[in-house]
Amino acid sequence: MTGPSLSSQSAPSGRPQAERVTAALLDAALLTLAEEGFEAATVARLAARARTSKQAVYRRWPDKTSLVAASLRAALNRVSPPAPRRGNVAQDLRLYLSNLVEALQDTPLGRAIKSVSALKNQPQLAAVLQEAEDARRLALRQIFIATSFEADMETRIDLLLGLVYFKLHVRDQPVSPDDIEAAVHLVLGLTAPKSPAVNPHPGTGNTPDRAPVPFP
Amino acid sequence: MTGPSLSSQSAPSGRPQAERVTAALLDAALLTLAEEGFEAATVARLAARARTSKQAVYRRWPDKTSLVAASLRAALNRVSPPAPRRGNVAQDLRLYLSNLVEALQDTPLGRAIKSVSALKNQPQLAAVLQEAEDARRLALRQIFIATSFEADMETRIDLLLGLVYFKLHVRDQPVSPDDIEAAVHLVLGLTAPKSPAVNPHPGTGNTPDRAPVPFP
DNA sequence: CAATTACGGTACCAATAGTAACCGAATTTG
DNA sequence: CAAATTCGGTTACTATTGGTACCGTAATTG
Repeated sequence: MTGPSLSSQSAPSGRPQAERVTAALLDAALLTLAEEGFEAATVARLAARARTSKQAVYRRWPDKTSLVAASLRAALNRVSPPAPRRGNVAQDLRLYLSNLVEALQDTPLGRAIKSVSALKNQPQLAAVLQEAEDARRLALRQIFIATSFEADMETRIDLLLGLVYFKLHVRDQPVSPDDIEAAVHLVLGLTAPKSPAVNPHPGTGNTPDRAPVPFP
Repeated sequence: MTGPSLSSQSAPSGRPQAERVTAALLDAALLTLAEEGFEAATVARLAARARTSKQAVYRRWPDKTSLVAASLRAALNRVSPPAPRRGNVAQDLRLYLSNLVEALQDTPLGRAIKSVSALKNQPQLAAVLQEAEDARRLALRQIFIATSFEADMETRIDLLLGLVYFKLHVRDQPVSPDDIEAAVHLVLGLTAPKSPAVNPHPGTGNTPDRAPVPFP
């Protein structure tokens, strides 16, 4: 889409863009986002960090947001290969979620995404995040489909991805292997290893006068 | 904390601040945030919308972010009363989550929160969102505590709040009563009403050669 | 060589957060 | 009532930043 070269035709005459400069700008953007947040990522600073000029930015992207989006996209395309299907749903989910958490937690990419994750006003950023989200959904569907857990599949996916997003981006806390284990167990409706058998109706069981529930 | 009046002492001499102006500014901030996003909420525009001046803003708050945080706090303190405890966990959760979704979905408060939900760099904003989050957690703990669902309570809470947050703020989709129903059933480990009995190990069941799982 | 385009640098413009100065009016204290 | 004080609204100012324009130089095509 964004790429100028459609394979065919001759090279445009004139000095070609230096790939080194492009890469340095993408890198500077990702690292600055991760280390200092979106606010600190001014065009001048990104250019300086990449040891180039503002003009080099605007020759490649129409605006700052597009550069930021491109840096996220590049980093997303660099992350580790997909989790292999092993045939067991619980195992597949554990593996996929572990990989996902590993890619988003305590990595420049993860911090960068966190720093822009609510700037949905910027279509460029919204699009990148949407693409990544769609890919994760698709992956999880492939794990669930044609298994006995297909019922409420979309809700199960929302619960799992929501957990990761919530803990990492809202609560600013790490997602531990135990968290993943517990979530997978609950979402698959397996009897939790350490919890007693569930009791659908624990009686009106019984609320001693407790303080009113705060809201929201 | 922020309030100047600590009950005691005499009133400061001189003309008092007009409550009407303060309210108009808080209102203008919330509505502008909701309707046009954080980017569009310039101090000049907020002041104009409140039919007052920039100076009126800076007499009340040290900076723009503090005004925005105050407007969110005020709106959060205005929302409907807590969901009453009814003694049945599933019922309590449904009710609490319905109220939460109603307060955050298709309301100015909800849209305003969405527009600032990733500006964690601003301590003022992070604090308000954190307070709201803590209150919700506390409420859900009061529903779970002393029931047979206490095991993995924190993960169950993360799953439920994560689902709401994820659908509303990440996927930009509404949370329907059916969504809540399905989530509560899954998180409580109840047999889903429309799904067949869960099968903990659906065999290696069986992955026909499918495309590799995309990631992340 | 001539044409073209990138490179890095500087200068510039428009918008915005925040500050300062002003003056009339309101309110409290004495 | 008089003095002191603070508010209310207006205008002007500074500093920062996104984005544009122009410069002389370097690299590439023909």
